[in-house]
Amino acid sequence: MNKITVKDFNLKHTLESGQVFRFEEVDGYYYINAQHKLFKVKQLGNKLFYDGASQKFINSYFNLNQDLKPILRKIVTDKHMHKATTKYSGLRLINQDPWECLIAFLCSSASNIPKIKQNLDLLSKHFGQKIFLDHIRSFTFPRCGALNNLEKIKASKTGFRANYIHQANFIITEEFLESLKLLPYAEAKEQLMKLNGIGSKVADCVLLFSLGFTEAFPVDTWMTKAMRQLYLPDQKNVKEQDMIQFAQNTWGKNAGYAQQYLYHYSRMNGKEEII
DNA sequence: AGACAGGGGAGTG
DNA sequence: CACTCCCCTGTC
Repeated sequence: MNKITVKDFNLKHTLESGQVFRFEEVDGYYYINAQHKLFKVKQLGNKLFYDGASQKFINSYFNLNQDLKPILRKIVTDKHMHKATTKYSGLRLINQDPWECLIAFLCSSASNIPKIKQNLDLLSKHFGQKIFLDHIRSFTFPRCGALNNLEKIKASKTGFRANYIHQANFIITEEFLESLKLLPYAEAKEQLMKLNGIGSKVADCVLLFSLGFTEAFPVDTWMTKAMRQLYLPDQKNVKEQDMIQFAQNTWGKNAGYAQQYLYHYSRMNGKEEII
């Protein structure tokens, strides 16, 4: 078993904060499906045990080489952010594969986490390749271009999102996604939103979780509730753009990190996990 | 059992 | 802008 020492990292908070979907907990390990790998990770204190991937991959995937302290200093602007970052200390943004991330969040519209996970697992079963680790069997996520059968996409229970996925598969290339990294945030977002099924929220998820745009601030119904309650209580009919503006004015390039903590904090609020 | 909302977006007017 | 529908699933 491989082992590394980590700092300012909490595996559980990182995985369970809604940024990734294809993982499951078995025998104390998280088995994670990502980037054509099936690997497992377990955290004990500041030690991370892993298998099925290289150390280089683990470091890159969990963003472990980035110093979290300066980011936290910038996003703790009030008592709410203080609470969220204290309670979920060690939560990091994961570096996802852009293509996998885009399909995942195309599936996410008007849906929920268990169903998104089901969609991704079925798509992998229909289009991916078999993969093993220990006694766990799984399928890799299909590469860009491989989602070439509308009926199978529909059979993956994707509903009205099937056409979006099918179109994206033929329009998008790896090169296109990589090229977005070089653009300013607003232009990259504009490019993504030209695609069917990708609006402001989904675009921001892809930008934040897979393309390195840490200023992206995805606003879903949870974030709307949280922002209205915590920051914009007196304004009625607060628009998505208002919330994005507020976030980027307040937290700048770290708005995405603020979002991830706030999102997890507000979603966990009231339904604390039983330890 | 049947209605309804659930981590949006597109198409209308 | 405001409104409706899109498909599927779990829940009440």
